[in-house]
Amino acid sequence: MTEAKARYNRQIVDKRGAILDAACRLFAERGFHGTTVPEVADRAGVGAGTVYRYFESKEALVNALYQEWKTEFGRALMGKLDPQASPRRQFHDFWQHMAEFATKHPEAVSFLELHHHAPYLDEKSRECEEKVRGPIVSFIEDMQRRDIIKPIPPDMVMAIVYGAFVGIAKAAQGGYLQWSAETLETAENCAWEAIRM
Amino acid sequence: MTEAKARYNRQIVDKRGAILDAACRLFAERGFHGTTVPEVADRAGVGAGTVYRYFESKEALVNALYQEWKTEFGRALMGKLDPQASPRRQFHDFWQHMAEFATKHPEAVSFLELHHHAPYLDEKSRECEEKVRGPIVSFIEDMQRRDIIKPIPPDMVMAIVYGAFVGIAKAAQGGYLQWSAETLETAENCAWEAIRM
Amino acid sequence: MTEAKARYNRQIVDKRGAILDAACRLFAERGFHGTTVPEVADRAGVGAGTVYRYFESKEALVNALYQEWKTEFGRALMGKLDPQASPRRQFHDFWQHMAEFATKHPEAVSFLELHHHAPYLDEKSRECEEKVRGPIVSFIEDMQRRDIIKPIPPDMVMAIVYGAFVGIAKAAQGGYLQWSAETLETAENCAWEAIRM
Amino acid sequence: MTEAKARYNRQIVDKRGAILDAACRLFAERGFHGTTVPEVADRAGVGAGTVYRYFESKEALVNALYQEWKTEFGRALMGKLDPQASPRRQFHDFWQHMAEFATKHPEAVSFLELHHHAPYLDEKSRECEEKVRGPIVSFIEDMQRRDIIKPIPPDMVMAIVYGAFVGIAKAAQGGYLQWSAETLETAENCAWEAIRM
DNA sequence: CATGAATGAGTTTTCATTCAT
DNA sequence: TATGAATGAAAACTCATTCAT
Repeated sequence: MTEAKARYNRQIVDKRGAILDAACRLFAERGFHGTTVPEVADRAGVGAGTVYRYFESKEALVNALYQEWKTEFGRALMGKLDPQASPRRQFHDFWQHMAEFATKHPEAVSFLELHHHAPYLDEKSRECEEKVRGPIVSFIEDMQRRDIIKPIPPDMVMAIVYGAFVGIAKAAQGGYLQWSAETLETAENCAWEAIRM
Repeated sequence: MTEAKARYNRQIVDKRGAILDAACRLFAERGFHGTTVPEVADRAGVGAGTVYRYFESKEALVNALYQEWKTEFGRALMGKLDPQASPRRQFHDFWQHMAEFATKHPEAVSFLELHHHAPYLDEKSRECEEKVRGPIVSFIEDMQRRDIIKPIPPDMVMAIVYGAFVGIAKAAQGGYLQWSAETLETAENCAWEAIRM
Repeated sequence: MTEAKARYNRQIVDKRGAILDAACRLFAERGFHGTTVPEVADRAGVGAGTVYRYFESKEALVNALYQEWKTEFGRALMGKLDPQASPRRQFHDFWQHMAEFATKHPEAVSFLELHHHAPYLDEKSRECEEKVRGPIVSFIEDMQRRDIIKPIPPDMVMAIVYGAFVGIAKAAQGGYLQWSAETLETAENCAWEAIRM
Repeated sequence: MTEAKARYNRQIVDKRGAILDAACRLFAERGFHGTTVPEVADRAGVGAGTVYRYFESKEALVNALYQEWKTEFGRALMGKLDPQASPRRQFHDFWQHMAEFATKHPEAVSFLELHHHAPYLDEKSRECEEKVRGPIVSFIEDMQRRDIIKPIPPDMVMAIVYGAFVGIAKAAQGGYLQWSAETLETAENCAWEAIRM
């Protein structure tokens, strides 16, 4: 019975997850409006109606997805930086975290990039955005105070580093570059030289 | 008759142009599937049926739009580089060209970025992509032969420089950065340091 | 065991009753098609599946409800008339019974009125209708034989008296009239004058 | 060309009318929630999408329908009363107007009756209701001032007379009574006796 | 050529009903 | 027996496309 209940619960738990997973992949591939709810349900292996037991609407679904992945991404980036390490090492770790995240969840990176500032994102999603941006800006400002990073607007640092990273990811996805440790290391050096003093 | 035909053609050109213009703005704002043909027609100031006189279908419209702007963008970037100028100067001009293009046609940049590799783009659009990429790659390779740019895959150079540029553009659009000559110059320096030897 | 069965039955009865109660209110408020089975279950305080233990389908539920209330209504009207009383007194009692019933079960009156001759009512519901109508027609015919009520089709007498009554009930529900003993007495007089010789 | 344009326009005009007509019949038969938009479109002889060119939503459709018929009904009742005629004659005319209206538009009467105070009716529909009620109340009050009608709340007079009328109409629809001039005259007399001094 | 009303295929969403627990 | 999560058929509504004018 315990086993049976466990299976039951696992099923329950999995359903929401399966829907989010399927939605992430499809939204990343075809965009929000280019994806139908039955397609999401199909790929998640559930009935179309089931999607609506877990999410009020298709919009609620993208928003939940956006918030979950944005938060996860933020955690992945800043959660494990060693404040004792050298600045260059910290930057390396930061870049490494992005790389690991993108390797593990390539659809999530595509999804987040494609839905950045989309008009159907709600207040909560935008707040979530801010919550991720905040610590990164602080981190940059700290490095700037220590004359390690160029004295330019922190948002420009972010735009350049993350922009370059996304550029690499897209080129790899398009087959123009290999998505390999070597590629990422080379790109990391370029990014570092872009912003360091 | 010549005069009449000229007037006639001008009208034709204007309508087609108005439709492309409206479509660019709307596709950039809401995406391909999020935009309706009547909306495009409305904003272009023509009847919905008229769109179909100039473009076979909504897909044909995005593709025409993509090809026109991609070509235009390629022309803007590479068309006016002075081979006699210093490498740094050439990079400056290149960046300047991107900046001018983005200042003049911000919706076009958003549109191209959002529809990059979209599944509804046809063969011709992809070819167009290649045709723009080719000269840039050659330009980079030339610079690398002369030990001016780091010896890394040319596509990585492109990914980093264009990625950084798009990052700046998006940050400006989101209100995080000013879209000003100063911002662009600062960013240009960073981009240059990222790739220079 | 008898005790256990009694408790068991009481539970059964209560649940069935709770469902009928909830359904009556909701069907009266929003109509048959405007009411969902889960809503009924919710208001009855049972699970949605439970409704289907007691009623084969939503249609079976309305029909059971219609039959129960129609029968109840018929019983209330004719069950307690004193054949010895004066005709006027009998009419008074009849009207009084309607009034008492409507006071005690306003939703039932609304429900019956709204679902009168609805296409989803089955044979049995229609028979039930007849069974209620029969004694009233006889009662009217008897009064007509005694030259107390106008010699018009008994169904017209019913239509006028019950129509007027329902009119009053609706006006009261809409806030145009007070639902009070005085109102009902005044209306009774009017109704009587409408049909008396 | 004039003829052609006229045909074109007639078609246009008819389409809205055909939809309202079909909707009236179906809403009266099966209720608002029991009727589907494609059914309405089908019976109106237009495509399902066309309904939405003329009415924003199904709710907007019922409301438009309600307002049109309520207004029409009000006009039919009060529009042609001769103030010079005797009170009894005026009542006769009033009743006659109801009868004529119900004969000409039986579905409209059923529709109005069934949707009276429905929760999906909007503010404007309720105002419309009031606008029809007002003149009738005044008319009754005037008769009461002249001691022709019983000194009871005007809304009670309305409830009784209209209630009786609706009762007759329903009985006729159910096959219990003939819908004939004779039936209506008999009922008129009853209604008059119900309210006259 | 230009139009925009009309359409039906395709979306999003709801809900009666079932069934594993 | 009671439950409520799951479902898919069906409803409301949208929109790319056509075609009569």
